[in-house]
Amino acid sequence: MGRKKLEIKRIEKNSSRQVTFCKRRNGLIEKARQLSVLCDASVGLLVVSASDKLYSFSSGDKLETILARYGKKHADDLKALDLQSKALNYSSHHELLELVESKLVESIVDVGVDSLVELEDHLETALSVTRARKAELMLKLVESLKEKEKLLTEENQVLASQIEKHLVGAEADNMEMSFGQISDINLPVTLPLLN
Amino acid sequence: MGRKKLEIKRIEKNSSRQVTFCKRRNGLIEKARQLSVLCDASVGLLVVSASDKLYSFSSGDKLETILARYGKKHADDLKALDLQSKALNYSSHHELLELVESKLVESIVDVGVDSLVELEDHLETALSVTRARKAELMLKLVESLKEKEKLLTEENQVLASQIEKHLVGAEADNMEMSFGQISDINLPVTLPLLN
DNA sequence: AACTATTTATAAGA
DNA sequence: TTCTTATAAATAGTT
Repeated sequence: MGRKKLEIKRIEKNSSRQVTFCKRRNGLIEKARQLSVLCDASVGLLVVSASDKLYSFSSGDKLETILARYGKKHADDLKALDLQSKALNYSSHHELLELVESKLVESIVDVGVDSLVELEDHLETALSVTRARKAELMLKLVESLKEKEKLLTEENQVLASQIEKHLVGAEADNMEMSFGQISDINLPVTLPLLN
Repeated sequence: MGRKKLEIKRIEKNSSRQVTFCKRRNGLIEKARQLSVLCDASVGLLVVSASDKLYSFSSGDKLETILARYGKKHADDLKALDLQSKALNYSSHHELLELVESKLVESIVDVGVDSLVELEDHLETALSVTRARKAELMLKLVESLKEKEKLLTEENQVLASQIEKHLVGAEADNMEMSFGQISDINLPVTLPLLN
């Protein structure tokens, strides 16, 4: 909108950037207000200019209420999931991280103690979930790795034992072994593995 | 903008309200993004739908800038961690998590905005580091797993080929194979593996 | 999800 | 800044 199409990248000219900031900030706040009214939504908006001036919009106390409820609900969900449970999945993890980010933004607007206590809960949950998730992934991968190792090692032992039986049978029949591969057959049961 | 001018008041029709919410929410988030990019501003936006779904935008990288302006003592700690550095190791990760935890406790005592901004940055760093660390661990484990698989599979093939050579040699000498293990020798080169 | 007639936002200029 | 105005963008209603 405007006389020319404007590329979305930092406006270099200082005065233009300032004018555009003023116009678009007002526009953004107005749009936020409209959205909250038209669609009965809670909207919180924070804008900090390059010169550190703060502008904000909030659709009233509803935001706090709904976010608190939203946060509580998800915190409970997470507890229900139980960190020790195998049901912990990425999407819940991801949702929590987004929630925590949201709570951080909210906390700048509303610096009440209650809000901070709640925030702390979320952060602690986020950290626990993250750690648990990491540990879980590591365990699963290690388990899978060990399982595959075990199977392959078993297979190797079966193959090695077949070769041994074959050789013993041949020797019992007094066979001459002139293939020249005997030494090759004397492989260690398992090759050295990387760790 | 649209076929008709829309009064700014709650849209009564349920479906229309939902559609408008979706459209305008996307528009608002895009506008927020544009403002942050065009004018080098920090923008945080939170939208909660009437049905309690949360949507948000945050111009992440700008928080660092604000932090620097606020001249925080922990800014140096964070810079030292340096997310973009390849030197990211577990101990720094662990230290960061502890730092975040200590900041959490501190935040209850000291409820200033500065402290929260700092906390936000710490947490974001922690989350990024955690994600990066998780990805890193997964990659390493998968690589190690694949390497081990490869070695064991190669070993199996060597063993299987030894058996084959052995059998061919015996048949060439017109040997009677009465060990009763021949069928056992006809193992697949690789056993089925778990995934 | 697309489309498109309109309204709205806004870039540049004064 | 603020106003104006040409033009770009968003979107309301429709399909």
